[in-house]
Amino acid sequence: MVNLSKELQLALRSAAVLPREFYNRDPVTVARELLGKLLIRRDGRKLLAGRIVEDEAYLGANDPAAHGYSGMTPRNAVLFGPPGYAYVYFIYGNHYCLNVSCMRRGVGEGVLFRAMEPVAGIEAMAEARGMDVPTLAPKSSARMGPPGSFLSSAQLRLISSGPGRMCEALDITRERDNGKDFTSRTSDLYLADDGYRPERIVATPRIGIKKGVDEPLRFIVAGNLFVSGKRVTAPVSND
DNA sequence: GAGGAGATCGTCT
DNA sequence: GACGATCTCCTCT
Repeated sequence: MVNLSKELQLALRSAAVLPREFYNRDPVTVARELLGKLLIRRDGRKLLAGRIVEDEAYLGANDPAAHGYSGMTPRNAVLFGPPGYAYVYFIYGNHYCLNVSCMRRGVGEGVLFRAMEPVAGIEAMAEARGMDVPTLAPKSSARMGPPGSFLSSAQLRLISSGPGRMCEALDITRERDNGKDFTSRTSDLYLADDGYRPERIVATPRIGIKKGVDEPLRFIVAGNLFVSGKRVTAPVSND
């Protein structure tokens, strides 16, 4: 029998780490092109990975909804530094959210990761989310079929649909990950390109915010199960 | 399935 | 002291 898990780990290790230049562009372009890329967490010798299916661009000083809008503080300092670094913050007393810094130093631009589709290490992610993996994954089914096939689609969705959930699934915290370099393979948190391209990308207004809600700065992979919020039936744009 | 309310605590004013 | 780029649970339809 082919060891799918081993093949997957090898494929992840051969994916190209996104270079600094990728992030050295305006956040709208970065957000759109991040869809379909792999967010990879090194967990000891294993890799956990998810494909980005939803994100939002925040335009810094030009965007009232952005954390960088009111200037630099100790909390958001990473956004004001060079591109390609992780900005993690804690919110609502419960959740962490993950961003990556973009282009212009001193402006506070970035992209918020809102959802990913689990690709590798699904059991570990489900466990990190507090799901009862032993009962969900009896040995026989856990070893057969595609990754995560021991979970229903509704259960799978709960792993990483939403910024707080995906951070919990990958054990991302401010203490551990804020300021980490996404462009280094030696980092235990980085982004990579395995050549996958989403079929259709849709832009919608951002969600969960009160200011700057009109701009279509949220990008999703159309039809993907893991996109958070309500299902989109009428795309704002798809170019 | 949709909508509302509460939890919970770091950050900023 | 107020607010928040969220999530979960509960109720209602």
